[in-house]
Amino acid sequence: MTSGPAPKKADASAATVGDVAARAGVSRATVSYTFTQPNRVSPDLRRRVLAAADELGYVGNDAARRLRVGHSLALGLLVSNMSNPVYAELAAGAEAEAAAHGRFILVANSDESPARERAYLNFFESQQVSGILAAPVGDVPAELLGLRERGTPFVLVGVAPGPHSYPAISGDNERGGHLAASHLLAQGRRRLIFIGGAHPHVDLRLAGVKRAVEESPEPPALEIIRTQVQTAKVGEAVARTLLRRRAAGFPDGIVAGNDLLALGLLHGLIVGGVRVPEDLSLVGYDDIEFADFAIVPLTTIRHPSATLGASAVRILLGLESEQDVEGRFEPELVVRATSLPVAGDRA
Amino acid sequence: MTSGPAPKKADASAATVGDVAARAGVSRATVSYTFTQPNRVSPDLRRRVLAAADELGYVGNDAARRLRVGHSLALGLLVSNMSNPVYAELAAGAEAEAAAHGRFILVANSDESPARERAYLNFFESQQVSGILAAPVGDVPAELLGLRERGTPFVLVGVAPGPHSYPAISGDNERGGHLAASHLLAQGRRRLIFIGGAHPHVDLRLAGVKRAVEESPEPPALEIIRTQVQTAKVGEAVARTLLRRRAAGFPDGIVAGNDLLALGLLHGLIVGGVRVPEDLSLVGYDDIEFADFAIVPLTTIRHPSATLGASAVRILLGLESEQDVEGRFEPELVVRATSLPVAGDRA
DNA sequence: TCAAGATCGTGAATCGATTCACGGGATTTC
DNA sequence: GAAATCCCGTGAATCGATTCACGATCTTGA
Repeated sequence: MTSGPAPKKADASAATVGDVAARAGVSRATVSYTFTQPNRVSPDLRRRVLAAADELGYVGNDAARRLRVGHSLALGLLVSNMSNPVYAELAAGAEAEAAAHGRFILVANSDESPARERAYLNFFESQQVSGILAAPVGDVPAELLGLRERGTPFVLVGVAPGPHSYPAISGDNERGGHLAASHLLAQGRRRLIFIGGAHPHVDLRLAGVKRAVEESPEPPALEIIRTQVQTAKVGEAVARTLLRRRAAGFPDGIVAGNDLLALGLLHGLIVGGVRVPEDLSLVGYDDIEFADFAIVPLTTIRHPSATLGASAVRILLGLESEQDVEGRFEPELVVRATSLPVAGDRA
Repeated sequence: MTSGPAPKKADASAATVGDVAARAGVSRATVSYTFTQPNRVSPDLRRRVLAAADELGYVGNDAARRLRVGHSLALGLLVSNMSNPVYAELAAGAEAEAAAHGRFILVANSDESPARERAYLNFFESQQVSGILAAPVGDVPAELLGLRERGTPFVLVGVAPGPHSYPAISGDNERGGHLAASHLLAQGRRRLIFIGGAHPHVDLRLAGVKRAVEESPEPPALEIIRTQVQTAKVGEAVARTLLRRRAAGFPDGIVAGNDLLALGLLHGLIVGGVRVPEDLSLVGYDDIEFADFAIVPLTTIRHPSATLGASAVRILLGLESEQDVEGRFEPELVVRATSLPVAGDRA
């Protein structure tokens, strides 16, 4: 389609079907059919039309198309924070899959603000996206349900199928949490802390941690520290808090709600003189690229974000069902240097 | 689609200006004016219209609006790789500024592929974006120039104003490169390597490095290693290459084209037994968030990506000119642990 | 009190692509 | 050879918001 002749435009405004029709000597309807139902027009005319379109650099006006057919070729992706590599990866996966089907992704960055989340959902509606991938901060926004009633489907990503009955795909966060805590317990760690924010999927990770603790023959201590958001900055702040109360008892194992938090935590602890993993084992979540480059390479739970994004797109496009993609996102423990058995304490 | 001709419920499909007009007891024109030129309608009617719109959950059809006015409220952002925190930050900055003016950002991820770059520019055209922020991989694509001829302005971001005469904003990459190399030279490093990809802004960083070397009273050795892309993975590969030829001479100072590359490099070198910064000083570029959390915290050049994105948006919206934002993006040396003076070699 | 001007609501035209309904012409069937 | 069928191009209606041009009502000042 990208042939050599540079399209030169006579006038400054974009070419329309009318222009192409005039140049090819056919009606506007024929031009439209050439693009939407190529078999409807004879090979001869098809060639003429395509040639004319190419010469004029015809691009088509999606607004006009949408006005008529009622929906756009774009899919909306709503994430809380693009600076989190997890979402960047999710977006990349979705985007590649969409591109493979001639679709595009509109990315909206809510910055963890429900108000902006709503604003963006309205934007998606005004854009008539044909579907939405959403990783909402908290509850499913009412706007999303409204959109569905009006015919725009959505898939929740990274939010486990819970009490709600919305289409959703996600890694098994509960199982991942269980994996993380079991790993620490198997090393002989007995004073655990879970640190994380109030996100639906983080709650599941915590649930998994709790289950591992409860299943343990001699249940260890488990403390829970809640954070509003899960960024490296917050991780460092938590580390300082922890250091301040060091005398009063210190954990020997930490599960962090995500890798960003873990990275900040790790940095703060090491600056404060804590030896990792000797004094304390740390497990993150997500396995972002930078986990491997950390000051002490981070043990974490791998989470296939890109696959998640791609699968969500396939579901929205009707290529696969929720059942088809099940079991594609199993969490996996990646052991690196922040976790090591406690010396002399092994079973 | 296959449903019968039964009349749809009022709220089953999206409300239109007509619906709002009927409910408020005014004409469609009045409804439109209430939103586009609020002063044109009397306070009384304005209230009635807004109330009716609210009750119906009126969102407006941007396709219809665009078809009429000829351009969208969205701005297009073209980046090469959203997984690079620099671009994520750029996008976040642009996005926040756009949101402050009721605008939206369409993000396109070219994945360093010129073909996808072109496809996305066509998409932007079909979306009638009112402006484009572009960080092209190589040369300015012809499509971008075509778009400008047809009335869609663009601003290049992160690409320094060079021989071309396109509107562009960027940090002073040449100066940043100079800063990085000067820092190494001031420490007594004499065998430098610059590692980086064939991007316009990276070339400028290299030019700065070269200038620092030439200005040195006793010019040190400078080797240049070219990479296709600048990712952590590539950095690790380069580290392995370097280690293999260790006997034949090893650098004592490295300037990396960006932080991702530096991080991979750092990891690869340390795994290979190189002591950083004792054996070798390393300076990255960009100051991404993770530079501070690296296995050895990374010395780097700070680059205000978010500010860059925000400023580009302001220019596209006509709020500021290229001159106004000048000098807002000065590069800055951030010294961390990967660079330290050579012991016993200081001046 | 009346002319001149300002204010503000409305009908109708418009943007560009899609698609329905129609029909001329070629082909097939009995 | 006439009728039934198919192929394929076209005119015209349509989607929903915007905006021009008009006119009705109200204000103001001499």
